[in-house]
Amino acid sequence: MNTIGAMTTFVEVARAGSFSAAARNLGVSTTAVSRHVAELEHTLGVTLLRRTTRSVSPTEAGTRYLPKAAAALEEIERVNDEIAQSDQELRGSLRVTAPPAIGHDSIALIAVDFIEAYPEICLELELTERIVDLVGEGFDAAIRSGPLPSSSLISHRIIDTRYQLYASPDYLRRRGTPEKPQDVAHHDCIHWYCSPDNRMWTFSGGGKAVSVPIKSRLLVTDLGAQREAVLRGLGVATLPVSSIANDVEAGRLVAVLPEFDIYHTALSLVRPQTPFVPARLRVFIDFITDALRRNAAA
Amino acid sequence: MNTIGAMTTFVEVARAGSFSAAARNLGVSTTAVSRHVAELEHTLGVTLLRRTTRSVSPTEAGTRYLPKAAAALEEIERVNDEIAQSDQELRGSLRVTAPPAIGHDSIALIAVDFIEAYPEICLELELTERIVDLVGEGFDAAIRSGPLPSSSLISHRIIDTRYQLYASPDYLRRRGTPEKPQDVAHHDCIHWYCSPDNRMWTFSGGGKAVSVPIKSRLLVTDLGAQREAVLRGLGVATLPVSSIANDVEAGRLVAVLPEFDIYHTALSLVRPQTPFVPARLRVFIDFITDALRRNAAA
DNA sequence: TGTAATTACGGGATACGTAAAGATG
DNA sequence: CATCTTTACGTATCCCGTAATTACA
Repeated sequence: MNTIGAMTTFVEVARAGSFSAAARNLGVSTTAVSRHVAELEHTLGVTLLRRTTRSVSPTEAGTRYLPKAAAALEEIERVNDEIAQSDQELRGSLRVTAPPAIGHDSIALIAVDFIEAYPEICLELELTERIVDLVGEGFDAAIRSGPLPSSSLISHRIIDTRYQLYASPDYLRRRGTPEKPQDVAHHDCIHWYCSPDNRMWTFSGGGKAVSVPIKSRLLVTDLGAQREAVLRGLGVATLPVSSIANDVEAGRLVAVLPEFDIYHTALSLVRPQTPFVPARLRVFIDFITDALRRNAAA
Repeated sequence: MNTIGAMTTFVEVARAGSFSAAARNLGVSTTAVSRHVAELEHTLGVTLLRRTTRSVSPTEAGTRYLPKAAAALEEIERVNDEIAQSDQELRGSLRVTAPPAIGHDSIALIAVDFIEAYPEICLELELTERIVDLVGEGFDAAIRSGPLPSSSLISHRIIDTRYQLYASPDYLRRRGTPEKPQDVAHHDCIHWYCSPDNRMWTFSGGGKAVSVPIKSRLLVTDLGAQREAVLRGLGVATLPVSSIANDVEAGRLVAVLPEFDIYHTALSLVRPQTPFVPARLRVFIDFITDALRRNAAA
């Protein structure tokens, strides 16, 4: 039985004092009204309304039932309305995971700007290299770099990140400038363990891809530290093109074999596929996309 | 949409942490579970559950919705259960109407016994000669004497009441004893305005009915007063056979033309036709029937 | 006779389950 | 490959409204 429909009908009949008036108010036939009330009475095993063709009066049970039924119906409606509109407001919590290092940008700093901009939103940011199960662990979004690990996730591409080789002018003066990919095998390489192949650099560009084994003196997961090492002339390293433009312009860093990329990844925000996206998640995606793109352009 | 079904399904899925587990618990197919949740999300415009084939986790909205939805559903169930069982208990109120005079029995006295016997029942007893609209004015029952005024009411016959003519021995000594119906035209008649024809007595019995015009010196609506008048020798009157047996036995009253009845009515309890009869009304009907029959037999 | 509640009945919407597909570990 | 969610699809059920029925003033 349609409990809510039957209860709603009863409440309207009791208030209107008539089956046909209730039918008019509810926009249904008197047939439906009569049946709804009869069904409700039958399932409850209680007569709620005394009725003849001329008048309707609530029984004692009906009198007691009316306010409680009306309250319960309103409660249902209130709860549903509350949830229905809640996701339209810029309130509530977001659970996001990101790797600690994304180029030299700090997600945490962007997060600070975000919660400042949206004071009603609570952001829970888990920084980890672990590829978490977004759905299983209840995350709203993740920042991912590189190939997407799982399908069934929606992906928002933020920026493409090209990595090229860089060294300091001082280093190149001392050790010479590589002229072809194979030359780097004799250089001091500063290595980021996240590169696709841990002991190889793959040069792509000019139509052919060339893999070269490397000799690594420093392996560091932090791009900032890596840049610092290169600036001090400790070796050559792969750095994201977009984030060291200042250093190149100032002559602190020099591109090595600039016609080749070492690798090329897209930075994306991924989220579980859900029928509806709450407003707070939409603004978060926009905010972080904008922030990262502006950082990359700067 | 079946809101209650969908909400129930959601609550079960959120608690079980799985669509298929919820389907097993609810005894429906996973298809139904999936659709219920999808429909609920669609009508709310909010994603409640993140899901892949391997895991399900509530969204922030789902987390907030779960306890409220569960509470609202319980509220509905509680309200309905409460009403469903309430009419099985000997509690609540009864609204009854009766004429002030029913033979010489006092409904009010029986009512006192009744509320003493059932301390949780509240009895509202309206004593009036007016034939009230039971349904329109919200009565649970009425005591009615004579032909039933309305169909669509359920009637419980309590006792048959035969009315015969009575006079005191003293009166008959003074005025003579009528030997045939027509003789009463010359007697002092004590008249009850409720008799079918206000200026006639209709003698029935012995196959033929004879109507005799009467001369009335006293018209009184109270049977007790009427009896008193007869006892004092003021005239002849119609009295219910069953209720003056003591007077006849003691020689205070004598039946006049005892082979005739003046009229003959059934005393009934009538009630509106309702699908279900609450326990308190059933016991009231039994109680008053029993009391009136015992009075009549005494 | 006119208005109101109920019952009968036929058509249309709805909801279910089986089966197939897609996804995940 | 086994398990889980979703979609497709055919069917059974439910539910509504029109119309006929009954009741009441």
